[in-house]
Amino acid sequence: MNIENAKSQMRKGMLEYCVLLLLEHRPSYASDIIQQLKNAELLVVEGTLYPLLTRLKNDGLLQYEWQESTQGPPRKYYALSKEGVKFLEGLDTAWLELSNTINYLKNVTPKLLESK
Amino acid sequence: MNIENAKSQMRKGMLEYCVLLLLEHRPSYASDIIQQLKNAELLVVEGTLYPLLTRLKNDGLLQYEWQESTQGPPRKYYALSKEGVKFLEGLDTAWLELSNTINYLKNVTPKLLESK
DNA sequence: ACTTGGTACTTTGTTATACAAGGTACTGGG
DNA sequence: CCCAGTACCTTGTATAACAAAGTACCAAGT
Repeated sequence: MNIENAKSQMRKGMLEYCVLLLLEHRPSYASDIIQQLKNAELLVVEGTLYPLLTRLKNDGLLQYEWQESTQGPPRKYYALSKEGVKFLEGLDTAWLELSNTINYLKNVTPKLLESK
Repeated sequence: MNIENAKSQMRKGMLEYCVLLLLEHRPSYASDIIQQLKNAELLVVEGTLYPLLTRLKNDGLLQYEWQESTQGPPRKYYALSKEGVKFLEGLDTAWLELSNTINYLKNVTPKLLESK
């Protein structure tokens, strides 16, 4: 019934992909990532992102280094590791497959009837 | 680390959409839906689908009727309700938005740097 | 009748993840 | 010395996928 919940469900799993896509282009720290995702109209909150970054780091896909800030506390800049780059390629493939599947179901479903 | 897990995460939330897409074209029963999704290379198991169908029915998006089978026990044929059709339109929009976002992040990320 | 195999529906327990909400800590200005 | 702003982190809750095991119906062979 609640379309917002469905949208949120759709975002699940995509978040990881989106974050890695961002970091592929430029190392960033958490608040910066949230801002960039907001620009792309993908809503994320701190409580979601921090555990995600920690998880990806523990899996060896990300690495980080502290950097001083001109105003405020130091920032943790995350970047893709070598493994992270390879992993991202895998996600690229997964995304292609998934969007192909959806488009297949959207457009060509009648053909499935024949294969029954 | 585990790309299979990531793929599984991506499927989450999409499943609901995929099932509704299938039912839009033809009322089906659970085992049939699983077979159709398998044809579209989207792996689903019973323990995932049955609760999903029940949830969608409880939300008023699906209705079902029992139908005899020539071989085996009777089948629960699910079909979209009026509300379900409307809901599916919402998901179509959500899917478009999401895939636009991903493609944006994949291709145009450098532009985000400027908007900072 | 009884068993067996196939089909179909259901439930229970586990795990993963998003999110809300609250907490800690560093910095610079009044 | 406090306070506002920025940044990082943690805890508790809800949702959903999945594995696995269970229930029930049917038809065909014995």
